Amino acid sequence: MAGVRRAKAIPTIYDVASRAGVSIASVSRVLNGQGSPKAETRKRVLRAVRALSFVPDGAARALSSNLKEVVAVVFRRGGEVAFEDEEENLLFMDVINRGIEVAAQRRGFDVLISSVGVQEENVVARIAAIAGKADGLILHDQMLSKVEIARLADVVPIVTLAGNPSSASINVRCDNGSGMRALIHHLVTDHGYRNLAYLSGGADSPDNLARARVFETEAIAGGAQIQVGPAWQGDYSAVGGANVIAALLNRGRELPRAIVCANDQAAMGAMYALARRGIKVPEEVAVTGFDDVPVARHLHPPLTTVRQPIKELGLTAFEVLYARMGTARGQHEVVLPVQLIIRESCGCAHSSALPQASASVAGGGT
Amino acid sequence: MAGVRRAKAIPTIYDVASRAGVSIASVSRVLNGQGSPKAETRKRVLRAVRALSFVPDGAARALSSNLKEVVAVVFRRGGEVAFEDEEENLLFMDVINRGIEVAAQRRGFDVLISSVGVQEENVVARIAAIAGKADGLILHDQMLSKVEIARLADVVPIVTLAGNPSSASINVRCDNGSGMRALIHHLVTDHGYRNLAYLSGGADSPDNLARARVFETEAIAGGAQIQVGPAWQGDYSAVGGANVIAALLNRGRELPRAIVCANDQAAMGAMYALARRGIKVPEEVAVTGFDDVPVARHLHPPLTTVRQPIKELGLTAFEVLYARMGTARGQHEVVLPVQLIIRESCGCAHSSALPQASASVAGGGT
DNA sequence: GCCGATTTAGTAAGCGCTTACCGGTAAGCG
DNA sequence: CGCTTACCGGTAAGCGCTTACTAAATCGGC
Repeated sequence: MAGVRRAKAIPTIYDVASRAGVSIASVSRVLNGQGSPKAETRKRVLRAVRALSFVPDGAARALSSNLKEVVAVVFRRGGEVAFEDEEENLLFMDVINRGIEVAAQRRGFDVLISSVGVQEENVVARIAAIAGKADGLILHDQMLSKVEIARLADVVPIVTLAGNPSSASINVRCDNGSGMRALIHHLVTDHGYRNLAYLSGGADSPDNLARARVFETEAIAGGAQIQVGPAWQGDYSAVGGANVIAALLNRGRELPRAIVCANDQAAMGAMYALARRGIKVPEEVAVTGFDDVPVARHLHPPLTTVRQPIKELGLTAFEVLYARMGTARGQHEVVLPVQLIIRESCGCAHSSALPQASASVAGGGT
Repeated sequence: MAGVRRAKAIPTIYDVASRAGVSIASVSRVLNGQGSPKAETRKRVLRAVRALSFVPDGAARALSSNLKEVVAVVFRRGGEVAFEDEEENLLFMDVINRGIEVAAQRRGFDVLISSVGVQEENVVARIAAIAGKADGLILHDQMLSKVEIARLADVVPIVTLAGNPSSASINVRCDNGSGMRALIHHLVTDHGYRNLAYLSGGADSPDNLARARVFETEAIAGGAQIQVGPAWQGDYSAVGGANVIAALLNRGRELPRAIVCANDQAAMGAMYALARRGIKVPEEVAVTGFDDVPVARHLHPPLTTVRQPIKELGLTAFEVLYARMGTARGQHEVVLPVQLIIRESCGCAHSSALPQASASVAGGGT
């Protein structure tokens, strides 16, 4: 017996049974609504339960019923230092997690959250330990290699978010392709910009790759010039985005007419760097994001971006996982639709496409 | 055996033992670093573990060792309808939760997250179920009555956040008193405002009560007039804040020189309602918040507020709980310091007191 | 080379539940 | 009124681990 121990003994099902003068089986049946206990029995059990403040032990239940009613969610946590705006970086994930949580709730599941430090040593062991505590696993980011996922998938069903589909797991992502397509179309056709750059996100991110690919294809198809490459390599973060722009400016490079950022965070950074140099957005350079995080509409100018159904991503991840925990084997990838949100950073005058934008503050929840 | 079941049998410690040609006790010892297994034994066990992709079952472990290594966090979720800015409302809690999670990590614990719908029926049962899955419980908001907390505290140690201290639990909160004191001092002494109102938060929230009390005392001590009462009753939400202002304006009431809001959310709502009527902040009416949520600095004008060490609230909550899970019984309340953040909504010209404010975007983390 | 002191490893007893199985009692029916 | 059929509730067998206890093996030291 290792571990922290409690002083007072916690009542068990045996205590309840003896106090109610019935067997533990009856207690269990009353508590789980199995069988058809007589009213009298039920009453006595419930009275005893109440008297003892009995709460069935989840571990014992899980062990015995082979169901923990827990799904684990693992995601990557930023560096050790807590930057001032760190919270914003995590927003995206928090919203997804909330979605997972709400969906889980509906099925009587709870969510076990666990972040993994960027430079943690035995990530695989950590994740395995978490997997042991859950019935299913949802992985944000690219946290495990394909092989590792396959290994772990023998033990728990796995769903990845914005990862790569594999035969052992299911991937849930948004429709990067059509989002980027709509965005480029707006920039090239509606605004007539002829010179675009793609400020990329994490180099190994499938989302980033997909967005970059469509960016190139569409921009070129639209007859625009593009700037890509190492100089435009960001990392999805605001600092990363700001650094890219700052470096470019320092080297006296000419900026494109529009900068298409891999995500909103990077766009925020880019806009900040631009503002520092006195470069006007969108008059001189247009900037766009991807994701539509809540702050996006509060930026100056309000950010034109592609809205991902963030919460749905979470809801879907759970539902897909849940189905998989049963017997269902479906497809290995689920793609959710996105929506182009036109605000002002692209050069549009008013946030015409989003009538509720200005009312958003008061439209807040409870 | 109820529950969802997996197709392929998951390897157990017995499988590992027989494959390695040792007893299950040895496997357990190798895996947990107990005893002093011979190098040879250890090697064979580890080989078998790897070969089978063995992951020890958390439930069995927990049952046997009497330690789940899980803390549960319960908080209140908004209504069914997902408002556009719902995410922002949840931000505050998400940051706290992140703090809890980070602290938990350091102790080898994971965090079980569970939200409870506002109008859910048997909240107590839900929370009890969650408690059964964890070694300790952290409660946001006023989710349980004092009596209910006392009952549940027999089963798991409990820490409340911004709740009421009780003999059965520990409460963690920030120093509302000195925060409000500093704020009022700034408004009354530095700016010379002589007419203030307190736009209150949830009526039963201890934080709100404390803030209201100090608001009154300090404002009056400073020789200012105050407006309080039902007309100024908000609910911590943006909509609530906006409604209060709108109602006041509709009834043709004269607004005070400064509106001190119970939290940032309410301040956002108030500023929105004011803006709709064309009332200038801070020229005509100053507005202040409380919390310093990340968006606060992005508002127009940037919000003067009192910063709570949000993440530390979470860290502390966990640490206090952890100590309690051992034998330690300490005090029943922990109070964290706050900091006045002067930006522009109070009438100050520049965000002089917060030099890093304008750099915050680029200061974002990884 | 023999005996006690150490290690190392195996046996088995739970941890607190769920549930298959079965005996007993009450109800239904000819 | 005896017998079948239902219905309840109790007994006990695990679920997959950890670990106390004990047996076996190893090691010195004289």
